[in-house]
Amino acid sequence: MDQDTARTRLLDAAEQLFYGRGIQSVGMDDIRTASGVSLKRVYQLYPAKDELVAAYLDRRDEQWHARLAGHVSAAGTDPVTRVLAVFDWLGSWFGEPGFRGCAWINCYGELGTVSPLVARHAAAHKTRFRGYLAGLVTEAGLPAGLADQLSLLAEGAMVTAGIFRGTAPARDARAAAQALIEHASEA
Amino acid sequence: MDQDTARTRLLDAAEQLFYGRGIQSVGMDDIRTASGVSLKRVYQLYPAKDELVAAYLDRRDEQWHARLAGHVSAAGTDPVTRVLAVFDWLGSWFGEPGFRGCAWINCYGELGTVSPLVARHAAAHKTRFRGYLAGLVTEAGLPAGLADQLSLLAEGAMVTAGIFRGTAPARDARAAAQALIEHASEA
DNA sequence: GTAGCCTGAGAACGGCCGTTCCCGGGCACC
DNA sequence: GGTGCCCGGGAACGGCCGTTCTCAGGCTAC
Repeated sequence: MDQDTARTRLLDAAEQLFYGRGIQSVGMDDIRTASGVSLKRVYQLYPAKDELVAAYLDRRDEQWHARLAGHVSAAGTDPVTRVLAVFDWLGSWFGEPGFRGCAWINCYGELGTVSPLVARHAAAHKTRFRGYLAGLVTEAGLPAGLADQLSLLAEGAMVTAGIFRGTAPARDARAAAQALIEHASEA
Repeated sequence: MDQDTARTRLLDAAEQLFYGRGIQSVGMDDIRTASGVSLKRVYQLYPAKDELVAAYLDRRDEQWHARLAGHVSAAGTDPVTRVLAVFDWLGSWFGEPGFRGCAWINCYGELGTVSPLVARHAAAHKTRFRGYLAGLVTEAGLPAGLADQLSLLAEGAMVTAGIFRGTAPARDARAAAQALIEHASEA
């Protein structure tokens, strides 16, 4: 098997298992079985489980942001609509089968105190998201501080949807975001 | 040693260790050493680790809500001030030494997929918090839907403060809450 | 005083898991 | 066709952890 396809299969399996069942309850043997990549190859590519987790988070970060940005792009050019599109996308994400909350929040809860590497990746993902939001807010001519507030709404929606399942938190967050935007443009 | 003091010492140790280091990285021996309660007694009181975790979450839930309600009571009688006092309290909580995010969010991330018991307790805690918030919102004569939005802000602040440490998320959430309240009272 | 019960301390057990090692087989190259 | 190399499969290892067991010691009741 090619090195690149091995890496892809490995990360595919890791993502499905880690996201679906958590990190600690998935053994390396599970990953080996699911991916079809031999344990030896796994450890050649990632010398420790930690680093496999980090690679999984990294690749997912890339895909997650691409999907989000894609949805925002498809929403058109009106800058306020684009900001609100973030919350629309959250809603469709929450509604996907197999949704289990935010991978980074879950990972942080599980390994934040144990693996500084994972903690760093979680923080980096959240920083990146907030930065993306700040860009949209700025393009809409809204005050920069609004981005922090909107990010709290989004994070809260992710947590709530993760625990209770369902898309309602995204709708609530979207309504709140709209109100905050109106409030900010009036001032 | 008295049964009641044994239980208290046990839960004290469990809370400190579980909250500070996570559940899975704390062994029963650690708890035994920290509490001074023999392993035999531990298993008499809680036949499995799961149930000790649940008891820890339960007692913390009681104390957490009592502290929150105490702060809100001390804030006076103006109903809007009382709602905002929730976010003030979050700020002082985030600033405490040893703050490590929301115990229930962390536990859910760690054990939500593994222990239905823990998942239930996390959901119950969040439901209770939202209910408390809804009471404050109703007393202020504000629309009931606002409570859901404020709860998203609070959850988002807890997650963000947990990952990045610091009290800024509470201030941002408070400012956003104030804006949402104004928006709701204008309508 | 003695018999019996309860307790605490720690060892023991069974299982799991991350990581490494070994072996047999297939492929490339001479 | 042979030889050596690399790879996959899976066993092995070391350590940890939840849970149970053993045993010695002290308290209680007569």
